[in-house]
Amino acid sequence: MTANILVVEDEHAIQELLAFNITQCGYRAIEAYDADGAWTHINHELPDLILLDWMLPGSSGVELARRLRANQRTRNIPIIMLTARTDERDKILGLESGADDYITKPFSPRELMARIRAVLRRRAPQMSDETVVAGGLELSPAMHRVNANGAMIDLGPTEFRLLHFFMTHPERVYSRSQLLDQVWGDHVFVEERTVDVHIRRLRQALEPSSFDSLIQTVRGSGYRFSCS
Amino acid sequence: MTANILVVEDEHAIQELLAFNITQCGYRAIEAYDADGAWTHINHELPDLILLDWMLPGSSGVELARRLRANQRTRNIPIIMLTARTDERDKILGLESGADDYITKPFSPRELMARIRAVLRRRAPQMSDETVVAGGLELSPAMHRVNANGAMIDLGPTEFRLLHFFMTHPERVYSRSQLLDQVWGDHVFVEERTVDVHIRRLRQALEPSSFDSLIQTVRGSGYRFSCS
DNA sequence: TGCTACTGTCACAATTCTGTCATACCATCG
DNA sequence: CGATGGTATGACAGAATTGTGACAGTAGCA
Repeated sequence: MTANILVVEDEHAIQELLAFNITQCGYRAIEAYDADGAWTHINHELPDLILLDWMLPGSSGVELARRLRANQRTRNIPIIMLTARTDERDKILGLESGADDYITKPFSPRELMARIRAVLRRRAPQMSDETVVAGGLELSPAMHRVNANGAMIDLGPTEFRLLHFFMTHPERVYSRSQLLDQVWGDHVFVEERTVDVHIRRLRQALEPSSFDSLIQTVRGSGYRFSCS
Repeated sequence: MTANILVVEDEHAIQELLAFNITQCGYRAIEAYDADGAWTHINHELPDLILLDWMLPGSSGVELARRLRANQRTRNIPIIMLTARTDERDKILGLESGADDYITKPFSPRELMARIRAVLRRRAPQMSDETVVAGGLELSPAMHRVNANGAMIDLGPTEFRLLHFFMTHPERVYSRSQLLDQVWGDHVFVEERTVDVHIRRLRQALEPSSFDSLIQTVRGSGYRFSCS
């Protein structure tokens, strides 16, 4: 969900406006003043999206886009071009240089965010929408539902992710810390005991269908989803 | 999101390349070898977009574009011209003949998709005229009416499109952002929370017939139309 | 030109979800 | 048997998400 967005923009006011809107919407803004600054940041950490000003001093935005596309590592990072020009030829040139979309200044924050969302959504690796079957349960990410012998079980977001992880990694024991990494994300600061509580909530949801026994406690190690 | 794209292209290799990229991006590719083949397909099912080769044997692409524009039914289908020529005069001629955009060969898949998306974005989403039946409701786009067990339900345009989308895509959860793309169109910039309001208005309209429970909230994910 | 219906936003209310405790429970081992 | 360390459970406050009513701007229409 949280995406890193690299802002390559010379004009300070616009850069701040962009950064403000980006963070406002829950993304993380990385700032760069020029193309070379952008390269520094990219080499340090690959962003999920690049907002690139068309007119940069020295090396132009189009040139940076070409360099990005030429580099194997950065080839697939989506780019949104910012341009003050409005005539059609420039838009076309922007697209030809490899941008995924473009916005003409002045732009509304709303349009900016809509385009960012759209580009990120298109680029998002088609998250495993495939239905998972394990231990008599059928979990469908697309429908956000669990089918237990015909009974539909609705789970909260965290329990759903937890069960999804278990069903895709059955029979193996995972420590609380591993589960936090896999289900919560590896950057969150949460007590390990929290896992216990969510395990309980998941078991509680599965109990009416007697599927709670699928989740086993391994004393001193963690938990396991066992189909047998 | 899913759009039918008619590819009118003589060269087999290019046609396959186009079809591959199109399907890769979630669109559906309809293939035609020449202009008359294109007419056959168009008469069978109106495509959302036409990828038209400039140089076709017999009747040229430009000629087909003119015929498409002259026909009432096909007048509004966007056209992207494919051309190997690069000089400006040809581009202008292509656009004047009614093409919405053009691409010169050789083109990058990225550019192609960017242009397809851009052209599709300009087009307002339109629905088919077929009556849809789901979850006890009967929705007829042609009459702009919803029949709920004999009771006629009047909906505003947006609520109607929303319900139509849900009924044609049941059981699956759609995020607010996806619903905006599908129901409002990819080109509008409205707040995601607006979806909530229209969901409420739709539920309110369905409530007298107790059909409001068909639309379910999936906390943290979006909404779902469930017939079960 | 007015009138009506529709839209998108907002502020606030209602609801659900989360992480953390404190406490009860249980297995194991001395 | 009691001690000990680990786990289950219920409660709870705050956070996050969604529902709802109101409102102003707009488009369509007579």
